[in-house]
Amino acid sequence: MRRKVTLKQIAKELDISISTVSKSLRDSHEISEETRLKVKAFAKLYNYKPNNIALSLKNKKTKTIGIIIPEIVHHFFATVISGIEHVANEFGYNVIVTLSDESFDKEVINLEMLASGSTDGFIMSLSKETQLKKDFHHLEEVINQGMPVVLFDRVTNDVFCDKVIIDDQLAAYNATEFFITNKYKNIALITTVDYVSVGKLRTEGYLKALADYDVKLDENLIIKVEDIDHCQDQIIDLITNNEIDAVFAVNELFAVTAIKAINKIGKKVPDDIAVIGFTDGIISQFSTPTITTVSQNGIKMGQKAAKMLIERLEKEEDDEQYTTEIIETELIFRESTTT
Amino acid sequence: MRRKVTLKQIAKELDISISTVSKSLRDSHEISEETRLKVKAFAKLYNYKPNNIALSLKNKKTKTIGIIIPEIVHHFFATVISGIEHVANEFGYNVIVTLSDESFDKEVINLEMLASGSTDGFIMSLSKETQLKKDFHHLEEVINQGMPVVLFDRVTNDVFCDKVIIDDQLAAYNATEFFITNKYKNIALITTVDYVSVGKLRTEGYLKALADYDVKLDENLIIKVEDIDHCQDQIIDLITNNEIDAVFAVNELFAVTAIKAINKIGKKVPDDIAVIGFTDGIISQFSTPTITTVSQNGIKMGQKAAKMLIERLEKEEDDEQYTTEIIETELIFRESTTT
DNA sequence: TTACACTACGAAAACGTTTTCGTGTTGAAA
DNA sequence: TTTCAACACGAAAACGTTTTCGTAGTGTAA
Repeated sequence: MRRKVTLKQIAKELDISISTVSKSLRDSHEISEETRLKVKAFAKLYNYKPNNIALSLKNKKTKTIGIIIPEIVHHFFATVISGIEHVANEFGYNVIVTLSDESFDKEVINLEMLASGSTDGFIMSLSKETQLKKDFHHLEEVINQGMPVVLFDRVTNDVFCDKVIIDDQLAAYNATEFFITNKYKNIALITTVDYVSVGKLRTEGYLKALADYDVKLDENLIIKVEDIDHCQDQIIDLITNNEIDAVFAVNELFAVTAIKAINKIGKKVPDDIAVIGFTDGIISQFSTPTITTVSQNGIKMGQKAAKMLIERLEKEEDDEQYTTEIIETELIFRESTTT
Repeated sequence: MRRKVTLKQIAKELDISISTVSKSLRDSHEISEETRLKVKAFAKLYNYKPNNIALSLKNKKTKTIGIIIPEIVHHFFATVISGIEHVANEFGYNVIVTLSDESFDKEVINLEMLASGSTDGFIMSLSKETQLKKDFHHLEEVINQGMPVVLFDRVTNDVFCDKVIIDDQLAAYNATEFFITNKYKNIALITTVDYVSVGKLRTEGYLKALADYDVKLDENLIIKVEDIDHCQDQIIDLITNNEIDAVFAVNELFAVTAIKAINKIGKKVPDDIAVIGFTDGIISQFSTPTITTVSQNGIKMGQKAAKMLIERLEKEEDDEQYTTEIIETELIFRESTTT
């Protein structure tokens, strides 16, 4: 087993000082060509690579980005990570990924863990529990210590930092508007409980569209799902007990569940009931029928978040001007709607 | 902005030595209770946390696991990461995730990058290109340097290290056997090109089942997809030009594409043609009809891989006994087959 | 008084770098 | 011969820890 070689070992072997070795490898003009070449040849032979940890300690930079997200087995979050990783890689950064599992405590623990020197900054999406508690001391703490944070998707106005979001309200508005202008009048909404920030915003967009177009609001057509694993009964209820011709769901899962429920009661999508979902993920693309959806470009969100973070990291002066980037969404038309 | 506090600063502030501060915080009996309490109170007040980088340098352990996978926007890989992360977290480790994008070069670069001190070991699944080239020098190099590596799913016999796999051949055998024993005789196989190790093994399982049950092999019923993005035409060809009553696909995407193709030519799943896929992902669960599939428990694979790696990391003596763990699979019956 | 064992602390090395500064040697100019 | 610059290199500090070892000061037993 050939352990990693260090400057010290090279120095000893060649009977020169550590400084000379270091300078040679960094092509310092202080060193004679003869020595330089000798050192470089030796280093190459033994496959010398500087130790990242030592460099981090010296430079006070880890070239590492911490990602904290609620879960990873989720197409949207996976795409965001992918976007982050590629940009990070391009700029010579690595990413450490930790999961909060929607738990406030885990979010705090992971944040503090990584904040103790492991990363230069963070890209995060808040856990449900954090959004419910509205407790952001952990974030303020790290930001206060000078570590940049970029929030994406599930963000909060209570923390001052860079953010990357989509205009959830507008996107929902547009989807609802599409229904209304295409003569759908009984539009159901399947959304989440209000403390999930994006769910709330999408609900608002739906309501605003109804109001703007003078469509009467029927509270019975709105269901707020608490437990995603048991949304099925609620959705079947909604569809069987109401006269609806369109469904707007705030995520893919709700959309596909609605479609299956509609099929089950013998109606057809899109002929009897049209459906629009949210998040252009695997389900929307491969469901039968394929689902018209609001595309929420996770790759782009990740890329943007990474760029914002790295830019801040590499900038000398820390200005206090935080920006909120809005990634555009678009309606992707598929088989679950007709025009 | 309140920067992170160090031992040195605490020492200076309390006018004692760094050693005394360190020992106090670690409850050394060498230090008087008075001093100890004073230091601890001060440290708590200033929220002192030891710097991970400094610890890593000193201990020559980073408590970090490197993950290198072909892609992350893929349900299976996401579940594996999830499994790894949870076990890692439990044992106080963090995970750095890098993507090879199926490229040999990126795999090498990422591996070398992380091997320079950033991680204590690796959990990897080989890129397609690596499998095609059969060049594993980069792996041998890091293993030779004493860094443990655990390969999962896409592995190779040419590298000696711990591995976590499913019995791809057996799983495919069982799926094919199910078809045969249920009177399906014209069973198509949609698989990948042979250099993808798991694709090859699954093909072998299919062939073995046919042989064992004396079902005549029809080469026309086997297609090997090269480019996953353009498999559709190939699959439609297969289905229209052959009399088949069952399809075994080596992944979800092929399965759902087959189903859509079958629908397109006016046949029904499962009544006219039954379909079994591989990997129990989102598509299989939410497609219409839902897809009978070989479940490949990614969470469990990730957990097992992480446990194997950590066990090796925490063991003093490095024994050279490598093991290959086989995660059991099972057929999950859904709507795309009848019994 | 002397010897010795504790107690409570500090100095310094070590991990692997980079970088600043100092210095001995050489050669050329005065 | 003297002076000085240029060259080529080494010593040491610094990053933040932990840990080994050394040592003042105190108290106690002989």
